[in-house]
Amino acid sequence: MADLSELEGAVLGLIWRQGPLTAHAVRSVFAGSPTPYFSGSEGSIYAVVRRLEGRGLIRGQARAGDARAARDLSVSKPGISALRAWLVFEDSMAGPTPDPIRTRLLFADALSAEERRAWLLSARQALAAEVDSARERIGIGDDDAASRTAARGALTVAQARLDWITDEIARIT
Amino acid sequence: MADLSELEGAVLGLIWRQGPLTAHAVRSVFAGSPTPYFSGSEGSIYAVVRRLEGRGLIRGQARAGDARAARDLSVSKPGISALRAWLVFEDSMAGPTPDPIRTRLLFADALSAEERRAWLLSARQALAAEVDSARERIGIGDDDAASRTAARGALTVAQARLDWITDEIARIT
DNA sequence: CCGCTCATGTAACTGGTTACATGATTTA
DNA sequence: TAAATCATGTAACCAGTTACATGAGCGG
Repeated sequence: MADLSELEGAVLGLIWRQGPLTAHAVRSVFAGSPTPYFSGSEGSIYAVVRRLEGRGLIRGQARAGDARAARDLSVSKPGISALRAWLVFEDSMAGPTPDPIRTRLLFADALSAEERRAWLLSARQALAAEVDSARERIGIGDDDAASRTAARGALTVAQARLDWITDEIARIT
Repeated sequence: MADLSELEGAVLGLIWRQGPLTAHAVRSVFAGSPTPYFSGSEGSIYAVVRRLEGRGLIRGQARAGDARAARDLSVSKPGISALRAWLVFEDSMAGPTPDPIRTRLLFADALSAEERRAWLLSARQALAAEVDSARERIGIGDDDAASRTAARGALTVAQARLDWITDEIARIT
């Protein structure tokens, strides 16, 4: 049983948590997510749903009295096992998180001193805005403990990135 | 001129910073990187090199007196422009960073209270180890300012993730 | 001379992206 | 009734992965 990708696990988990959902609803959750490492495009979600269903991890129930071919998806018992298997902690999960700002700073010498400084100031501004919106998202956490936990994590990391950049700015002045 | 992917930008930047490098050397840098969001496999690196060369952003100089077909790659003038264009700051770079721990915690209700607690303890341990190794990497930063800046960023974020998980553990006890 | 490293490359695959197409239902 | 939304799906594509193949050069 090949294990699930991040997207597959997240889709499976979402269907599990949010009760029966249509593929369309799953898609709109991903599309509207503040954390857009997934596009939430039709191409991805419908393919994932087909894969999960093909493996028997979810099943679809046609909705009565709706000619829109809408199918409510729910997680099967094997699906719950697969979700729990995907959840199993591995050390690699603690490894460094990709960060386009950090990656680019490796090569910031290709900019002049002034350009680099301006770059850092833009980054600080954008990170400050990100901290603000992360903080807001904690409040509107669906009254859902898990969502709030995740939101707190996002905030903590955003704040750390801001602190880091602020520190680097101080370092060059 | 379609812009560069993260990997393309990083390869271009590496060749720019580290002077003439063979594709093999580029590959070994990525393969040995502590931050493994890229596999550093032949399949990726050689393809990137071919693409960059095809677009005239790098060029290869056959090494004299070496029958190994080794070619030293260096960045062309258009390559430097492309690198600088890739560097340009965009707000999306400040957006939430993907994090497999945070993603999974969204669905941690699929575990029992004890399992969840054990999961968090594992995560805390792995993150503490990550903090340690991130701290070590700052020391051995090649005496290179940019590398040390990046290493400080990785440490700050790792520490934030650890703080977050520690806090979540405290919250459930 | 054996094995490791340097060095380049290819082939098959996979997961996700963009962009499009189609039609039913709801709401303004 | 027109526009927005719900709902499903396909097609072409792309970047990156895994796994393999080949051979030169070098250190013990």
